[in-house]
Amino acid sequence: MATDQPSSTEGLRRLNTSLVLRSLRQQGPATRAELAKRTGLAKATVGVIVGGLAEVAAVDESASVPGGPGGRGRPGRPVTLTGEGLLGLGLELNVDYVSAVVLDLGGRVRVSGTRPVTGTDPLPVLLDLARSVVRRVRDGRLVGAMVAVPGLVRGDDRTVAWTPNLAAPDERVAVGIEDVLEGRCPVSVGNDANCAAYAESHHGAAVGAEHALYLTGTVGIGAGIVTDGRLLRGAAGFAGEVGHMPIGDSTAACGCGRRGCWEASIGLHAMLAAVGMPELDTPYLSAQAVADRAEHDPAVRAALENLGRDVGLGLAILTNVLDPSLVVLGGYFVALGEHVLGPARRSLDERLPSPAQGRPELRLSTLGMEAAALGAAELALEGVFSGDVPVA
Amino acid sequence: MATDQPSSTEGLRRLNTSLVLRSLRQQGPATRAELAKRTGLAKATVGVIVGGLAEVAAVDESASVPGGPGGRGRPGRPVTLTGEGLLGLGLELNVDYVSAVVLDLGGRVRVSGTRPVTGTDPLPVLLDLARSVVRRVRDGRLVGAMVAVPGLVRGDDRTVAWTPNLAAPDERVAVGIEDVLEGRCPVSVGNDANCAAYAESHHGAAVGAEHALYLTGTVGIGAGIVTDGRLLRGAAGFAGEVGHMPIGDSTAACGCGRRGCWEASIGLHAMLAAVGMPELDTPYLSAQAVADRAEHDPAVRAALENLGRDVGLGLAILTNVLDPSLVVLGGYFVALGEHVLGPARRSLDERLPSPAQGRPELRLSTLGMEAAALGAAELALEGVFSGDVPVA
DNA sequence: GACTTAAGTTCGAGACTCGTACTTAATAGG
DNA sequence: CCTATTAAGTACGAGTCTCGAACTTAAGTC
Repeated sequence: MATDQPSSTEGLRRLNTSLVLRSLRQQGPATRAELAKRTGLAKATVGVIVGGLAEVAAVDESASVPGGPGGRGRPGRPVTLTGEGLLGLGLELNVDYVSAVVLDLGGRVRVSGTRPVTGTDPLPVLLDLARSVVRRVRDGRLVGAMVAVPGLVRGDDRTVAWTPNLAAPDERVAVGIEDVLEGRCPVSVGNDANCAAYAESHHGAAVGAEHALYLTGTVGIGAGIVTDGRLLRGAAGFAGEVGHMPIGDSTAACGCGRRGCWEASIGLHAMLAAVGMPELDTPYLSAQAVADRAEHDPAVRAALENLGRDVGLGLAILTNVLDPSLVVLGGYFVALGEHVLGPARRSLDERLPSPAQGRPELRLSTLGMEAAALGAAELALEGVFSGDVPVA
Repeated sequence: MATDQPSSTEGLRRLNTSLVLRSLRQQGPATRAELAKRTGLAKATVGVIVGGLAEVAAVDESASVPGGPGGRGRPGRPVTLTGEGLLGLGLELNVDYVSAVVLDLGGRVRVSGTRPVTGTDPLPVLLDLARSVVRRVRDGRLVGAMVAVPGLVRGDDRTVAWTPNLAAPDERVAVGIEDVLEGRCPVSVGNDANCAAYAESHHGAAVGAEHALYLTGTVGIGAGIVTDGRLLRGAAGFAGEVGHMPIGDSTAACGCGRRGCWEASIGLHAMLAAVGMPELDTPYLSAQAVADRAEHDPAVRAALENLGRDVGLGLAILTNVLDPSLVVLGGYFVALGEHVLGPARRSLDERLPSPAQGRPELRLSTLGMEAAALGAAELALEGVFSGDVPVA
């Protein structure tokens, strides 16, 4: 909960309600008595809180289950977090596609959709998609909306400071979505890598990791950093912009005009140049073709080995700084799979700061195109789980 | 406040009390009416809270000041955070010295002391210093104690996982201090760079910066990272171990057995080797001699220029990842001053990720040897300001 | 000296949590 | 089949907290 504002007894209730909600999400359904034990709250309090949650259709009460654990005594009625009544809208604005996801508090995707964008300005397409998606959610209250954008977003969670490949400056995106939603809920804007990282830590390969690092690779390289279960934002909201760190081949020319950027070693274009293959429609398709070729072509395998080493080198630096327990690779790296994971693990092992520190686990992303939109939706719901947004 | 435990109405009071305390610390003394406006609490509530704080000698009420701002009306009696009744003990265990600082809630150092250690095991010296320091604080309640250690400390804030130059494994340090304090308050252990970073952000060059990076240089290189006003710890508590990141001269041999570690480019020994000067009693003295020589010797200046560039290169990487608004250089860098700051600023400028991001400000540490102990003391008091520790 | 203004306090209403006592719904055993 | 036992859930009263309104207090102003 925001700690820099006054709390009344209602704030107290919000805080304890969020405690119950988090317990239901992280540890699964439970009876009131179990919830009381898990949260430390009194049985009576839990009863009242669950009652309130049931009223807004956030939880569901199944029938009692006789013959449960223990057997004797009155059986409890398990409370499940269905979250049907509380919804978060997540959107992604990208160069070649837009996505939308409506997520309920229980973590189920209620509606989702993706549309390709070719040539034209993607923002109108996103607005149209948002309109149609919102229309399809009749029941339930929208508690928040968030738009993931490939670029730098200021600390106000609203103003876009810089998008290399997208004309969506300032508050245009936020205002556009606010317009579509007609004030039904607050709208914020976030970096796409951050959103995807949040998605991984709640629905993907990093579930349960409080300290995770997400690295995405397309033409550019971006990272999303989760520490203590929260996104690391930085002073201006620009943390995780790792693409132009001087890592890897110090002579490689980068699109930014400098040399030695990590992106110039492990970005999509660098990878394709190294294996001598053309760029296809999407980064993933391009990488898949490379992976196919690698099966028979030792030269391609050697090039990917080099790539993986440079990935590992950068991850070693990030690991030294951030000490994550888990690193998730997304973007085109997913298609290359073990071709890049193996060498990355090895070069990472060589560069751990001390014998005491174990290597963070390396995994591939399991979420597809809609990762960023999914994470944005989860972030839109975050206020409920943190106790900042009243549930009723 | 810890958000994963139940809150009763007393917890609510703790939370609002901490809100008042933080307002007094950050925005200075104020009347009850002003405090009510600043915190958003009701006048009546502030009155009760201030009363409680006065009872434990945390705040002081000056006489009313007639003719204040506005002039008309009953003048308010300003409440000042003196914090005399609530104390934090900070200790530093190092290879060649130990320090102790007793800090009150108002941020004043009440007692402090440093003792050199030569050859022998420093832990007994620290315990003895702690004993004598604690004896000198008769009035006031010790709310916490923290020991800064040059090494890796686990996430439990207690177990030392690895100290390269110090035989103080496991829980020996914590148990020793607990013994001295006879259970008067909880004891925790922390990394020295983290503690120093916290000291800078509360008493030194980084006051007011919510996102700051502290880089210390002696024989080893370590960083302390403050994001959102909190220390970044990482999964195992090892975040900020930046000394062995592959940065700078990739051929330089490091004490760890590898090549290319940042430490091998900008650690004390690398610096001394580059200028061809001997190591003196302390890192600071060694560096001061180098700085003196640089005044007349262009070759030394050129070597320091190189050093500064490598410092900036690493800071660029850290800036890309963390986006701090401020970087503080500590350790031996302080003695070199502008010799290293200038080139560091320039190489940092060349490596910012995007035109939108400004360069973080670079400053020298203003705290001396006792930085780590001071930060440890501040951390020992943190629970009061966060509302986790009851004030009464 | 009466009036105005603003700080600080008092007091009752309302919200919340908690422990205890009570009710309810199951199993175990005779 | 009936009673005892066990545990879940609820009702209720006590205690704590915040809040707004009314009140008191201490200054300046006319």
